[in-house]
Amino acid sequence: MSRPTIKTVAAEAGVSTATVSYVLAGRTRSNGSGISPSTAERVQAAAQKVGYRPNQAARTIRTGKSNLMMLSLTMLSDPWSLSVSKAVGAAVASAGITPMILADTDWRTAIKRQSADVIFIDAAAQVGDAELLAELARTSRLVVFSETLEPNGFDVIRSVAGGSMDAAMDHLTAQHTKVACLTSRGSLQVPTPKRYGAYLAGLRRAGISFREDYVAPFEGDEFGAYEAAVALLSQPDPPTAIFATSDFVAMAAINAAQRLKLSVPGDVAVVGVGNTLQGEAMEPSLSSVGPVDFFNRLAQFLVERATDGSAPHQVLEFPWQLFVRDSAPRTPIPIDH
Amino acid sequence: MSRPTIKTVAAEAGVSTATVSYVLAGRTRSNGSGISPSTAERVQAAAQKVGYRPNQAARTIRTGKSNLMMLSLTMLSDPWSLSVSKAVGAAVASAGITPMILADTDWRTAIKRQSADVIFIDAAAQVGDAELLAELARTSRLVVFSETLEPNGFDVIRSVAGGSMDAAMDHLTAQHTKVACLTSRGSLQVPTPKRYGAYLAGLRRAGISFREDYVAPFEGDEFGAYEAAVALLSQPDPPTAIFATSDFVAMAAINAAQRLKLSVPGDVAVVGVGNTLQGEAMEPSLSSVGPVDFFNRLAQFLVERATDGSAPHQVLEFPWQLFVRDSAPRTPIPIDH
DNA sequence: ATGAAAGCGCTAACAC
DNA sequence: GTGTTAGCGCTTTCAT
Repeated sequence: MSRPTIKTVAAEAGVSTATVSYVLAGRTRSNGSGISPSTAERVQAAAQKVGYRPNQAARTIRTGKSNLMMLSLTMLSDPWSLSVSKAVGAAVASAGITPMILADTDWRTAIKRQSADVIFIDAAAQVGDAELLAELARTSRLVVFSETLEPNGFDVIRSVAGGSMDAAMDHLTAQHTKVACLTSRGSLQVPTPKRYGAYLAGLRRAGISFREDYVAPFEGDEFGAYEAAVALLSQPDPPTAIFATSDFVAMAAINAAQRLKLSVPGDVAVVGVGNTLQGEAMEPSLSSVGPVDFFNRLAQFLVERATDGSAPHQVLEFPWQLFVRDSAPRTPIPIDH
Repeated sequence: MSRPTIKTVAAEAGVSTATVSYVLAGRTRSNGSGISPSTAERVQAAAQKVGYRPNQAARTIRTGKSNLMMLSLTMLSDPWSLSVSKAVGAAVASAGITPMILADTDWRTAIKRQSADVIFIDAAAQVGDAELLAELARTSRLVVFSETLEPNGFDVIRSVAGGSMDAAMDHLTAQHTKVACLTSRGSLQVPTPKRYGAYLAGLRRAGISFREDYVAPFEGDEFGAYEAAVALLSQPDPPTAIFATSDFVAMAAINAAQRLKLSVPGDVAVVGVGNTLQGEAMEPSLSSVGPVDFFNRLAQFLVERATDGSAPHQVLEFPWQLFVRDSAPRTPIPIDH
């Protein structure tokens, strides 16, 4: 037994497919004065009876609207991603939009399989992405989070780190000389690794010489970061401060420290990047650089873009600042005992 | 300028739409001996030139296949959900399927907006879900995680907790008399709260009398759990052991304890439910009850269901056991100092 | 080796 | 007030 269509419903109710379509759209007909209540009722009953559910693909092909928002999140376990998802979930509630997450996938290939009214891409760092995105933007509305890309048929969300990462490094070097950097191996390979660059610059400003063994690149996700942090902190002359290039990386570092019975921030201070809720809520609360009220504003923007007909492609900037919390406090604290 | 279609490509290449379709499908034609290499090349070039990208909705309406797998995950920040996502991501890689996550949404409404070849639903506890699911199963392949539902046109994944939760409680009551339960308020309201039930039964077996103030129901997500745990542990006569009804709840409890400068397991022992990777990797590693190798087997099953033509609706059972780790070890350990 | 054409389920002009 | 009908972009059978 195959799936019922409007045809099935129409036959059951003894009306045309057009009538069914109108009734089910809950819309009063554009010209004329509409469907008679009795007909409407009959159609509803018929739909109910045959168990009709609209075919989204057909509706999409006809209207060009899918009512879908796609969120491409490259590291779902990153609290940053979870914060995006949560904020979007709250924001779409009343807009009739369904948010779907494309997780840990290469959006470049996956996006061809599924379109949406608005697509958010959380990281587009590869060379050549610019053209692909411009291309994609012709068919879907695109919102890209990127520090380097310029809007080109799509919108760009941008962090304006400004001096905040320098402030974070200065904050660490004020009290420490053994400052390490924990970062994903991939991020070291992009042309201008901004966060890693800030680390190097911070050392230079403080007159601290670079140590190869204080750079800990990790592979993959939080597990990889955790392993790398354990290795970093287990070496003979471990660092007393860690600049982690993301909040989830920082959280992994703190977990690693605690595993090694090291006190945070007593034995090792940690600063992250992202200023996520999860970082703020953890114990010790995470010092981090990041934007204020980022997630809600992003979600709001995405909903507008999904709804809006207009498409003024713009740059939305979020200035960053350093949030000093317990994992790397203003003044040194004595080691717990 | 509107999006190019096969028509555009056909015109550009000077062939028919049928030829374009065949070339782009990379398929040799069923009857006859196929497309000539020169034509194929011309079509490819034309497609490239006009920037053609197939319209998935149109393809889906025609073929009935979307190559989409939908994962409805009610609490995305739960490591359980992340583990599902990760395992699925690895499993679909070669199958040409795109997994999309429906996060923290009510699948009952959202599912009507988007169909998929296979839909996984991680929790269907409401009364009346059975009919809705049976109904949905007529159009999409459905896989439901449920302890109570019986397969009815859809597959059921089931945890067989067996005596494992009793074992967990006995494990706690062997060393503790002040055993609390941290659980979501919602789960207390279902007819038979299995995990909470195991808590109560465990107390009874150990001859420990029930204390109202040792039941800490929380609202929402890990933040709610964290707050509830702080309150639970801050009271005048705090518990020395916590039975948390999910791994993420247990992790929140451990964070709360650490915030309050309590040692885990020295001051308070914690057991979770789910046996997630994240729980295993945290510090202290989380004692938990759950299945073995659950996530990979689930992912494998989902891929099979997305690919398979056959639809033998079955129950897949995962026996649980207690995994004793550091957060509630076999033998008591002295408090750190 | 290639093209013509039907039709998937749905919506929206337009006709009655 | 309701029905007819033309497609949306694509795949696939059947002719040529």
